[in-house]
Amino acid sequence: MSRTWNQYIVKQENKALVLKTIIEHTPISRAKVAQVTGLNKGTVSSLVSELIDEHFVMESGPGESSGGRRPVMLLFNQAAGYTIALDLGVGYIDAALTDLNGEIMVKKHAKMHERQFDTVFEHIVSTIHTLMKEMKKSPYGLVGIGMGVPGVVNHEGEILLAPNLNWKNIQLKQALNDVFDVPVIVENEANAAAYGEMRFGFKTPPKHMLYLSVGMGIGMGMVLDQKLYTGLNGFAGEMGHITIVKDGINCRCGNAGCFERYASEQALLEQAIKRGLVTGNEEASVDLLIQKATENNEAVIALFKEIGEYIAIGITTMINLFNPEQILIGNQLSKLQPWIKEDIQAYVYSHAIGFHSKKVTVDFTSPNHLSTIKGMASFTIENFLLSIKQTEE
Amino acid sequence: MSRTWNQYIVKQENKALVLKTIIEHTPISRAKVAQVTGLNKGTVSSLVSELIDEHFVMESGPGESSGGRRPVMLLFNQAAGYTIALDLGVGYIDAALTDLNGEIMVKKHAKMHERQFDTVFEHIVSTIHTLMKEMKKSPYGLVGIGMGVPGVVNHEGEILLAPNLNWKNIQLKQALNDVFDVPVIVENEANAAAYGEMRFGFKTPPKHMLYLSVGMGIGMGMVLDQKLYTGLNGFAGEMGHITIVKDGINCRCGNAGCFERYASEQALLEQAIKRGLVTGNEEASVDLLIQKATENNEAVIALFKEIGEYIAIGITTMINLFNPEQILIGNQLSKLQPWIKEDIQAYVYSHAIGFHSKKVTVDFTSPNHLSTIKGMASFTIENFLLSIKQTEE
DNA sequence: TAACTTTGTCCAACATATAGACAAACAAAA
DNA sequence: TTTTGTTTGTCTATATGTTGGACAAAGTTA
Repeated sequence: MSRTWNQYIVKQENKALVLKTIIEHTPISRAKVAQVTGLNKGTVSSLVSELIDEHFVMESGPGESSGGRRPVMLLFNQAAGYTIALDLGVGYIDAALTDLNGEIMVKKHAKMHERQFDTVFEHIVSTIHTLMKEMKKSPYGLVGIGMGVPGVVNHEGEILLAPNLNWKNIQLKQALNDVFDVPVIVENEANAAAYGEMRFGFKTPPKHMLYLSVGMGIGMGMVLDQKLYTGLNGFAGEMGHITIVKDGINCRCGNAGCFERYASEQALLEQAIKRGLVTGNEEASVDLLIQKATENNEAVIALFKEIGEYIAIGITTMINLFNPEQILIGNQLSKLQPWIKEDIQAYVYSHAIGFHSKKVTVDFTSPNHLSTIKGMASFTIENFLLSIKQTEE
Repeated sequence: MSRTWNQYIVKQENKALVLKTIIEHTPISRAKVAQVTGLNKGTVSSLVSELIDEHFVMESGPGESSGGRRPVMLLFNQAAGYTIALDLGVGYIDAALTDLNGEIMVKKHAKMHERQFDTVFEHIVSTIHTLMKEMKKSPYGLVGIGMGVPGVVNHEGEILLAPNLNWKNIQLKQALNDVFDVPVIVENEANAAAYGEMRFGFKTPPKHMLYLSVGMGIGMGMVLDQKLYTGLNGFAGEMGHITIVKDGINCRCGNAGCFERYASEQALLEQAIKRGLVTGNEEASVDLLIQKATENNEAVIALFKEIGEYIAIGITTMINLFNPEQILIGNQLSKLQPWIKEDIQAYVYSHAIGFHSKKVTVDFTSPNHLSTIKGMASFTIENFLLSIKQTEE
């Protein structure tokens, strides 16, 4: 049975439209909402009063008059509920309690070198419990938990493979749902970051955006038409394993010449060691190399530029395939920005097909942007608002 | 002003749903439509009677009884209007008159070695006029013209670059609109073929499908969520110019190591000549080489397999990036299928990330499938039905 | 102070989907 | 044949929700 259209649906859609308008323009008057949406004033009034009853909207005293009766300003009640979003990284766990606007209320950061799933899971659960205690009384309470992970996640929230954690076939969503009775969303870290940046990183969100996560491995999050694209099973964006050098270096994936064998954090560190840029008693790390580069270590800077060129090749491929509006480079290697940004932009400019006619921007975003956290919060919030709409039908 | 929802919209949407159901299930009774859509029988009755008034639907005598009153069968009136779809190839022009179901009524094929735009355009116009004369009297007449071209087309129907025709910045849509007073759609050939195959090539259309057009150049049509994806400006799918061999053969695009320098018809012919597989008085062509391969010419077969391996690398990239349900290889080099299909499938199977968990099928489609024509017809028909809906609002 | 503006509510009019009754047309069992 | 039950499609009453306009309240401006 397909979706039919009747009065109930019309009402739910209009109500969602009104709420969306209030969220985007908060604070705003009923009259303005009617003007912006094109709905009749009366319709807006009645829908708003329902939204107030449901605690999604609040009235906040009178606003400025524009030559007539002063408007009653409406606010989105971002405190009507909370989400908990987590970013499970390699070596750390970030977590945050957010309101319904995705604004971070409380933040937690923990180093985590243990990789055994049971141990990590225990830590996750206790972190969530801690954050839950920080919630103030609210009409809807915790509306969802979102979790970004560095691995391949299917549409059922199962982690099929997380090479850098050494995890395989972990039913993470199921495990969390066994403990917490709220909707749980598990998504790939790059996908979440892509969405988070699209939603919160721009004045006007780009139509098509690609986020290249260059960490230990390389992943790509694709936001096409402002919606996350994940492919048939959820595995889209395996950018790290496209071939850019035929018959190149072998990759553990079974392929050879994979992008991430040349452009990732791992590739960077391997090369640094191989070239003797790290002395015996130093531990190879991005930060260490950056320090050396800052001290004008020519060899390190040259290595950065080499890695940068490979990244540029990947970016060019992305542009040629997707004709996006925006490309964002994130995760660890975005820290190399000062040494590679100009070169990458120059390379892309001269190598992408018909670049001049395209209006693509290539930028960097820093790891402390919390893109993944924000993206996961967005997913849970949108999922919650959608579920409200549907249960009312 | 955003889109609001009211009774008019509800009615138009439901009417569209009823029409879609009739098109997909033709012949079908009103009762069945109600059952399939979930709409009330009365609602279906009144909408159907409007559709009949508008000549989109016809009644065709009584159907088989299933133990009660015999149903009145409804047919989609595919003869309510016509479209003309063209496939502008390198060296030929295909054209067809189709009904509103996209079924081809009249077909024209013409060799065309002249590349001067004015000459080609004249030929196009006269072909369209010829086909228009074949139309029978119908309520809506010609509802649109669709044209697939081997080049980069923007959203305004302008051909920015068609290297194999040596065209640049041609306002094709505008030129056609100056002559014909119907909606004109111009689209890249691979995009059209992708859509055409998705719509007509499967029992159940795949959710995400990629069509790799391997001709003189290489283009990719992307149908994601059963909708054509063309990127910000319409330039998405420039698969021919992604780098698969770093510092490889130079390409006229300014890049080096481009996919189409290794896997296209052009690459094939160049190599054949270079290796002396074509004698002085023969003209190098795909068909000639196929003939030699059929005669068990080992060197030619080896060349085919080499080209096949490069194609496989490209396909693997596509799978890793998009996690599609279906991949289709089309255009000239699909003729190499007998020599390369198995190798490609084996390569993809062993090189694509987590292949086993993915349900992707890699197939070939022959050039005489008229995929491009059918895709362009689909575009014009859908555009027409949409415009009807909107003008009624 | 009077006249005009803006805001938000209320109410009648209208459009359209739904449920259910009903008649027509048929098949199968008695 | 007759009867019974089923399926189809139409019709009517009802419910719902939007629209447009009237109107009061609360401002501003001349």
